[in-house]
Amino acid sequence: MVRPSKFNKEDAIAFAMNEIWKNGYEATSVKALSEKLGITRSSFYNAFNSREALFEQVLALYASQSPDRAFRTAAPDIPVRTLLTETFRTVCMVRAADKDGRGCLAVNSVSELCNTKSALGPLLEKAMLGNIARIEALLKRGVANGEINPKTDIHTLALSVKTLLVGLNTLSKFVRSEDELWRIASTTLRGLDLLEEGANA
Amino acid sequence: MVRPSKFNKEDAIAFAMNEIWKNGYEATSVKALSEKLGITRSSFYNAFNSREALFEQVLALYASQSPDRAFRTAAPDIPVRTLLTETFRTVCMVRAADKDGRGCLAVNSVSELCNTKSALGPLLEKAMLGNIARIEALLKRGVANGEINPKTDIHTLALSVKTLLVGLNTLSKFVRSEDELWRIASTTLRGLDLLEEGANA
DNA sequence: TTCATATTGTACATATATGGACAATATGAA
DNA sequence: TTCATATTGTCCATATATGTACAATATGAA
Repeated sequence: MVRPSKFNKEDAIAFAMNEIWKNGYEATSVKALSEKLGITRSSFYNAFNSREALFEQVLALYASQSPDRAFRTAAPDIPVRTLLTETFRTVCMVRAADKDGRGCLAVNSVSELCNTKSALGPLLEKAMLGNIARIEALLKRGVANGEINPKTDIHTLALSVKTLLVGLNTLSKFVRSEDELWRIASTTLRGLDLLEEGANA
Repeated sequence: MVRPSKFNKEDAIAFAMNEIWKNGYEATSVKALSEKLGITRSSFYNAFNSREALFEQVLALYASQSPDRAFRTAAPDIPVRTLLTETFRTVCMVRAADKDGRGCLAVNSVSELCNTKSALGPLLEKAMLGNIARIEALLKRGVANGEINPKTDIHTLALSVKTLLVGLNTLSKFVRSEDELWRIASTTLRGLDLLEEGANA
């Protein structure tokens, strides 16, 4: 009925995600992206409208597969300290295993684009505030469960956890040892009384 | 004896610092910079050789005036917890006071450029590792002074402090309240047993 | 007043940037 | 076989990118 597309849109988004992840948003041009995808810029614009609109889809894909996605998707019966500890463990593992040392696409993009001229700033800010809200909801569940002292300032604690996560992702660009990353994470989590002490600690 | 320069090089570096700080390295072109400085690109290249070479000077200037410079410059007789607490207090104040919410130029640049094609990656990595080494030296002084438990894993603690600093700088791009930033910093520092409890806590 | 010299202005070279316009094309359904 | 239609290919438009080449210029010292 219509002329078929020469490329797969989802694959292209995944490819673009890896390009932006590796080299940053500003360094990833539509021209270079189109050439690497083997399509014309014409097809690119037809499919994605603009580089910014593509980024929105890239960010959504990234969020769905980032190592801290468990904060959103974990079953509500898993103990809070277990979830936090395992998630940070996974983050350390994944970041150290990335041979390119790209860190976190979202964090990199926040640093590059938030509060600049870019129209993507608000999108990224919203994503970050959403992450914090999810961590906060998780900690509130911990209070409701009796896992966490009800006197705790949960908002501040959630911000502190997010700060650790963001800092850890950034450090993973130049601290390449999983062991060192995990020592940072476990030390800080323990200080926040959020570490599940056990085989991992 | 020679034709005088139309512009002041130090002022130009300071101006470039603020442009890169606000919009990022890749988004700051030689053309735009030269036009804003009221000079030709010819003069720019004559004075700075390349955009990358300019960035090196920008980073040095930034380091000399960043709110955590005290880790390098503080007198050796100031107690370690006092220095850490006051420095983080200053960081929170300075970041919240920045109406543009630019965060930290060095952290932003690390996120944007480390492990990309950019030749500036190694320079930034070196700067970060230098910062960590200075924090580690500070903590070792604390051990030598008897301020810090000698059983402490000082390397990990230094990495944790740096992680907090980097995370805090990044969060300051979208958490704009000094009070919230300080709650993050003080909570995490206290967890690391590095907070000087007092009027500020 | 000449001179040495760094800075400046202008042109060159080449490449890339985003996006729009629009005709040619490939497909399956009618 | 015709037809509707989204995709594609090509051209257009305009702007910007980094850097180089080299002659013109402005200055103070000799």
